[in-house]
Amino acid sequence: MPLPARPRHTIYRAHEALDGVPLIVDGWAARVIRFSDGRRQILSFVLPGDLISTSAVFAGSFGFFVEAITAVRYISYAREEFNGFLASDPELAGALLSACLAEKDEADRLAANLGRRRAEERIASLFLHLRDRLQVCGLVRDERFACPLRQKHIADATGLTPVHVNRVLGTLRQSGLVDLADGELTIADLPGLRQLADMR
Amino acid sequence: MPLPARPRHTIYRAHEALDGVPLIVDGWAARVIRFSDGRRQILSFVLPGDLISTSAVFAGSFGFFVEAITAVRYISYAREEFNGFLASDPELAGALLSACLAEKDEADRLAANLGRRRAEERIASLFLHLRDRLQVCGLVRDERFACPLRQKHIADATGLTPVHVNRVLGTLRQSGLVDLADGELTIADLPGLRQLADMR
DNA sequence: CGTCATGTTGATACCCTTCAAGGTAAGTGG
DNA sequence: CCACTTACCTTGAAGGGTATCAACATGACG
Repeated sequence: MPLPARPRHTIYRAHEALDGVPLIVDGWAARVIRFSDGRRQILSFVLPGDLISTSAVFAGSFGFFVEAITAVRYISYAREEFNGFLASDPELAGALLSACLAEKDEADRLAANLGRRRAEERIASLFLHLRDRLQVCGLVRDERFACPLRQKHIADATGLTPVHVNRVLGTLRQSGLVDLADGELTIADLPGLRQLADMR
Repeated sequence: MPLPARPRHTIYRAHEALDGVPLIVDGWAARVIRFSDGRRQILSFVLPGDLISTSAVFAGSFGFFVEAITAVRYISYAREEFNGFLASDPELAGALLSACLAEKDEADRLAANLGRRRAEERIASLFLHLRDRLQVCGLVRDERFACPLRQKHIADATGLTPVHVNRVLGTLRQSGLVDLADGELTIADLPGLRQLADMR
């Protein structure tokens, strides 16, 4: 039976003891690092079906907070239970391993994005990353998908201010690349957006 | 028998097939992401005794380049050989696991640093991180240690320009916090530096 | 109906980049 | 031994990208 969380509420506080392996069943969440002065950095968005982090299988706590973006339902597998799954399903171990490697790659890509790219590129990159993840689940139709992110979330994910995100979203819209409105993101020019975002 | 690499030379190119599990025996190296237009982001510095990345044990390639900073000697364990070690030493698996978790935490911390902190804080943070790693090896005496980094390396690690790194190093020196000169880094005011760098 | 979260826009400020120039030290080949 | 190069550090001036501050509009919601 999944646990519920309200939008904008904190699901997990950094360094708290983890009772199991948490997984988001429904809704969007974010992994976020908080500074004492209020600055925040979103490390990744956690989508339905995602483990919050593979680290939970081996570690007793996380170094980041987890916050609900939308209303969220999540479950936490007791570690023994999870190990039971692992033992019974030989493919699961492999999936867990590649998920862990993917998390590392993602973190590295994020660092490069934040360190070396400008606002437009970071935002384009974020949108394409979300698109690719949601496409796998069949949630993208006609290059449109439901995106519950507020401009504040985009700001915290890209290391920008909400005000500047607002302006950049405006220029992206005017350039005919993407449009984020009413909780729906529309990619109007996928090749153009890729060219803007691609870090080869 | 270790393989040698010259300073400033590329040891590994992103997405190249990995023949084994590489480990730096001697010298400093860096994991770096390169963009097509020449921008670079250093993901981490690899010190003597470090695996370049635990991912090598399970994956066939890396998503980043590896570059020698100083002269470097490294070895690459054949994967079977490494698995032999793993089977024979029960503690090694645990060490590998916690190294992997640490790598993930580090990547997250780096992202937060790059996304949300100013130049002074990023540089202070980098220096303290290096200090803590070298301290474990007993390479720090009197808050001084050998540091072969050029200002360009610091720039690529912190997402800044070498010119700005130069200016910030100047102010840090004048504030009596740290001094980097002649390949040696001196932390003159450890508490002060921590206060500047600490991200709670 | 007030309050809150959110989006929008303008004016101003600042952190950092870019461009440019020059200086030192080490290495190399004549 | 000297000219030349290369790598690196330093400093100044100017500009740009983004932040900050402020004000206002809108819709959701209790």
